[in-house]
Amino acid sequence: MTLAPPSPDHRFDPIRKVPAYLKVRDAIEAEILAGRLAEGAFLPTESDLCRQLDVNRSTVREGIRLLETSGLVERGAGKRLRVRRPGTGDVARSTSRALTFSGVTILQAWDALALFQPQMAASAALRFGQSEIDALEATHEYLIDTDGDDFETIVRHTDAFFAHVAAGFDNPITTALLAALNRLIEAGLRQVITAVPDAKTRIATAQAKLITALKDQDAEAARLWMTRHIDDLRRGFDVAGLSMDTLIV
Amino acid sequence: MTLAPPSPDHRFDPIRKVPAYLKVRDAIEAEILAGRLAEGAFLPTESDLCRQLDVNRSTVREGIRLLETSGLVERGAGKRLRVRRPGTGDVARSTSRALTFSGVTILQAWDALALFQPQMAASAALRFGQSEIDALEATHEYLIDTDGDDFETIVRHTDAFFAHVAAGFDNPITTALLAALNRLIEAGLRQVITAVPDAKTRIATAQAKLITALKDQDAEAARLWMTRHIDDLRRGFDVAGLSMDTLIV
DNA sequence: TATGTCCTATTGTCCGACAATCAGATTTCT
DNA sequence: AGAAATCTGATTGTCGGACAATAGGACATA
Repeated sequence: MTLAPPSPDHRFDPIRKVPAYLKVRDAIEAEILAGRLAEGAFLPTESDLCRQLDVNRSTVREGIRLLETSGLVERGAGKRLRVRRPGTGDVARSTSRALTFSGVTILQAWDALALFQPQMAASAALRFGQSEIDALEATHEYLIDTDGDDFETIVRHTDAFFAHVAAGFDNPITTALLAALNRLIEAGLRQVITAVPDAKTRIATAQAKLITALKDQDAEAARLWMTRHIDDLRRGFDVAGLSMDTLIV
Repeated sequence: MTLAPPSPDHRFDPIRKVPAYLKVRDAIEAEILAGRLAEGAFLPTESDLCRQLDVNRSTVREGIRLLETSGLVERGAGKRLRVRRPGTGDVARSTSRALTFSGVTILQAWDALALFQPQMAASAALRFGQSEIDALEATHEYLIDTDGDDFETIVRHTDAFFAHVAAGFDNPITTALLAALNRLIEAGLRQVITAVPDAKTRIATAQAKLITALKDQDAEAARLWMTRHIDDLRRGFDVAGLSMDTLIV
């Protein structure tokens, strides 16, 4: 029996010790994703989980906390844990949160919007149905009826309008991602609306043109007007004296 | 002293009891985002945090767990907590994770890619610099040199190619979001590459056309070839017998 | 310089405890 | 009987204390 020569090139994979609380999370997560814990079902109590997983309650709790942020689980009636499927809002929230933490500027957020929104509007134009048109027009009417000084309501309706355009494309992924971008830009939009006197009018005009294009299923018109809308937002930032290099908080 | 008449219209705001572990998270998070805890700085030890925040260590730990998932904090040397700024990879990871949990199908992921990637390629063409071109060509060369049966490497290089195209647009937000989409589609892509014999060749051809377009800063050519590339992926799914309605795991 | 040994600090995990609160059952009142 | 008040048990949020494992530093040794 001979010894193999030493091979200095050999590399060991680092051994990873997974802490128990992560295993707890993974175990519960796996049960949910595999469908063995159906949506709306109650999880075992913390004490039961202790017994089943054979770890201490403190450890179980640390694992559960992680699940709560991912939205896979919620504290329902009686504070019992209930299985839940996160929706568009959850995805948008966590994505915009992650982007914020990574440190992005208004310019970057606007740039991303300018890239995606016109394409979204153009493609959505080909998929729009009557109910989405109705929703858009209703939002638009609300905006027009809103007092020009009621900045908060104007912001809400502007957001809603974008959300409805995205909804017209009928894809939860793009809806969620664009909602995330809208969340990023929202604070800036609020400042623009507050600082620029004719902001409401300009927004309403762009929306009207967009609605017409979407109703006509005219993709290129939708793209054009969305582009102008976004460009106008950019001008609004300048007028409001908002530096594009400001980090989004 | 007279009693005020009852006002049945009065509405109380719901009082929200924020659990202590959430306050712990928010407190630390606020310190980091405000810059009072600089990147790379060590946080106090858990015991210190107990004293400073005046809560039990178990409570501190539950709060810290939440920060760890958001990537704002990591366990560094000596297991001490260190402040960290999450990067593109973290955003992509958490976003694709959130989307997966929300239950999206291959069709939806492909649809989102088909919407965003061509526009991204077109816009990126106008911003490409020499270093990005070099990175693209290097990745392309690697792919060509890869053994056609080495599926895993092909997948990796295909992903890398998309990542480099996105990097050319030079916006961390779009880079992160498209990376998230690529993560969603990756498992499907792997199956396609495994099942379709000439997958590597077709991918390489499309990449070559794309590189030419990007070098020429020809936005429309880039859009066209990216569209064809994505459409080809779709055909690959069909050939591989992969149902587009499959939930992404 | 590299290796082995001790010491301390810190984390990961455990145990046991208690107040607050919620769901459901039971009783009381009308 | 039906509604309101009350009791009861279960469950969570928080606490205090404990201990083994280990990382890092200091020190000694070859």
